[in-house]
Amino acid sequence: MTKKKLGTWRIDRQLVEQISRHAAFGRRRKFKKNAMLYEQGEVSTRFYFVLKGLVQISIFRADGSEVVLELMGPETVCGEGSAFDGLPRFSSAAAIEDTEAIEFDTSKMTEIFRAHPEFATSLLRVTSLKQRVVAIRLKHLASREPQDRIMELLTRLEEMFAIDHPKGRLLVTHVTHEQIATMTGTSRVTVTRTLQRLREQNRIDIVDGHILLKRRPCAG
Amino acid sequence: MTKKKLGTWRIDRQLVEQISRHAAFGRRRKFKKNAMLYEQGEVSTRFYFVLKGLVQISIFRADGSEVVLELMGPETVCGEGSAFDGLPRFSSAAAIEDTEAIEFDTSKMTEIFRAHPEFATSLLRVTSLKQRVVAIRLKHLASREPQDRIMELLTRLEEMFAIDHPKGRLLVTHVTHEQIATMTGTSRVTVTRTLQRLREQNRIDIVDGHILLKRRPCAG
DNA sequence: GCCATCTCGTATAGGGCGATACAGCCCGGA
DNA sequence: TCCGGGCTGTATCGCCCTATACGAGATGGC
Repeated sequence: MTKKKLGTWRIDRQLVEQISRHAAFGRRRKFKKNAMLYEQGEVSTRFYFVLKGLVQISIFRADGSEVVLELMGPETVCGEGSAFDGLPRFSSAAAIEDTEAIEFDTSKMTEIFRAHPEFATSLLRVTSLKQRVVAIRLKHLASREPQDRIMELLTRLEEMFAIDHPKGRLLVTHVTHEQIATMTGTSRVTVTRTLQRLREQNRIDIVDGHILLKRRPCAG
Repeated sequence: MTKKKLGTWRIDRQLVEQISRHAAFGRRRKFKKNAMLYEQGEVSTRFYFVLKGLVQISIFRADGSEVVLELMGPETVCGEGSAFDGLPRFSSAAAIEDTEAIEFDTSKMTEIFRAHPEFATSLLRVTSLKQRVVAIRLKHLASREPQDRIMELLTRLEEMFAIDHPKGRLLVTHVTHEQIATMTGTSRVTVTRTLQRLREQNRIDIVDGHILLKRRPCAG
């Protein structure tokens, strides 16, 4: 089975089209694998609409440890936060595959909004969706229980990249326990143990090395 | 010393003025103490600019437990997330004091943006600032250590509501250990112990019942 | 002044997580 | 075919957090 790398994000088709329609206000750029789109700490008015590739958004802590916030795939927007509020970037964005994106600049945005107010509405929808996803993550990360944190990640991955399966939904992404650990702030051993426990609770299963989220009893 | 209740949020003066200038596009509303501005799950296109009072934003988990996201005081915006993306509210907002706010409706917003594109830019700045604050909270909540979680909250409160003091910065807000516990996802006992430990580490002090964040050695 | 309530400090017991270590497994390369 | 590296499953141990309980001090209403 393929081990395709996928993002942790997606926005709906209609919104993608609305943004694509205004692509002329930005310029197309290419980033080689491992190149940085932007780095934590710098001040910039630029943001990106990813067309192709994969971008890892992470925050580095004072002690050097890295928290991976998201993996942004095609048809997602990143960097708009610091581009609009004018403060230093709070996260870094690295292309972990060869990537193409449209680069927008907020400095002339107000004038563009005058002629294209629907573009402003679209961007507000994007930032609002991000707010929602992050808030929901907060809800789960507020719990110290590894099980909550891990299930949150799995559910998020399911919404993005799962296919139907007779017993539930199968994650087509391949994630190692190590990766789950760094994304949930727990240890690798705990991830292994927790997945084991979830299997005993009949909430997940492992099929062909991939995680299967079983249909919950309440949902049928 | 007064035990004034204050929010966990503030936006800069310039941005406040820009939003106030467009107050005519909304309508003034009053909420009694304990009234709800909006409730988790409902679909609505309304959002609020708080003028007076205090609003508690929280998410309720499936098991009924509550995660307090923020306390929004005067001159803050809330509810714009779900108002713009059109999906059900992911959080509830309750007035915990008698509150006055301007209620905006996003349904006619695009037309307003055409004549007032700077209003769109202002709103984008607000949502961007929120994204920043939440992302930074995520960075700390990703850690399971209570000390990280609690220091994050204190630092956030400091930025918002601290005054200078010969030994560092004094929080004028009064927060109980219980409140810190629910906002950081730990237990009340752990908060007490952790604050004790921070005092031993000479990072904080208690002055007159208020928390004093000591100047870090690296900063002078 | 008196009592109810809230908050803070502290103690105990129990459990689960982190660190560490090691064995089995799969897979790719020589 | 053999070897090496990455991933997963376990085991042990120590530590710290949670739940629970109780007392002291502050606060506020009557």
